[in-house]
Amino acid sequence: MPELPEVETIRRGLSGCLVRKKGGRILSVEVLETKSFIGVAEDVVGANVIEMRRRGKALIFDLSNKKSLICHLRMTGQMIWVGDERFAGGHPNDNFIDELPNKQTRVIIEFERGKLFFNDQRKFGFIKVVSTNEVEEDAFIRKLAKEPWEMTGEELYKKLQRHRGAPIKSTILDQTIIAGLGNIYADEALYFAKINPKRKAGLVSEKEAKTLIEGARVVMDRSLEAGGSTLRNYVKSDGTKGDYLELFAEVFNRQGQECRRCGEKIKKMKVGGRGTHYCPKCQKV
DNA sequence: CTAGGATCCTGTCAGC
DNA sequence: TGCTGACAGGATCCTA
Repeated sequence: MPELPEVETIRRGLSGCLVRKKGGRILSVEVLETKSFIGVAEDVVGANVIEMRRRGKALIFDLSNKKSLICHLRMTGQMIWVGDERFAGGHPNDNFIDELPNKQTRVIIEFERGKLFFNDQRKFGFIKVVSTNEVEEDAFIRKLAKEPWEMTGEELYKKLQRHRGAPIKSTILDQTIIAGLGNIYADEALYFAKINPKRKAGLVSEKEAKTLIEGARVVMDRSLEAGGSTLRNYVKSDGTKGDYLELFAEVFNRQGQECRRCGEKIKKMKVGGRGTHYCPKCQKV
């Protein structure tokens, strides 16, 4: 369930495999699940990937024929490159090490020097063909807010006032308020800022908003350093599966364990329909 | 306009 | 061993 660090890790990894003719031209696009591919597949055949970009959690392939592919992995999407080298990123499950294609493969893009598999268990994700000069006009891309590295505490504070009745957790998951956070980093950023996820957004001070943004930067930087949820982390050197969350999570999936700040037991509750992890003692309502 | 809940889909896990 | 319901790292659509 890829969030910004995972998507950025995929961008970096696939750039190394595909850009500057490394993967060569696209020879064919095989769509195994129609709802996973929007647009005309033939429009990209024959083109090279000249650049890979990311906006929020969206991954963008710019092609040599003025077309682009906008991809969103949503909950369970994965990108797996199989060429001279293998690179995988996205939702961590056995697909990373499986034979491909498999039951969850939705799209196969065949290049001269390898194949890119788009796997997606729940079929929420998609790949979409658009003209490169229309990427910014895409409905999802256009609505995206700034990422934590570009946003100030004052900006976030003002937005929170507009949504003052909603729980703070719900607002920071809203990509039109701040881009890139998903369920893990929302919980981690709130823990960093010592704010209870259920607190009304209108009761978050400007100073706290600033700390919250700082927290988002810190936890996502830390995850990026660990390589997001990539094959490298998922499969340890001895071949067993690893949990990359262990590398940085303070609250996510740590319910029942001790808070590393105060020793209190981390709890799990529901906020806005999402599982939410927090320390009841050091995160104030 | 906002807030909150249902919804898209497949798979896994806990509990009976 | 089934069966059932809850839940899952996302975003949109609908309703009040």
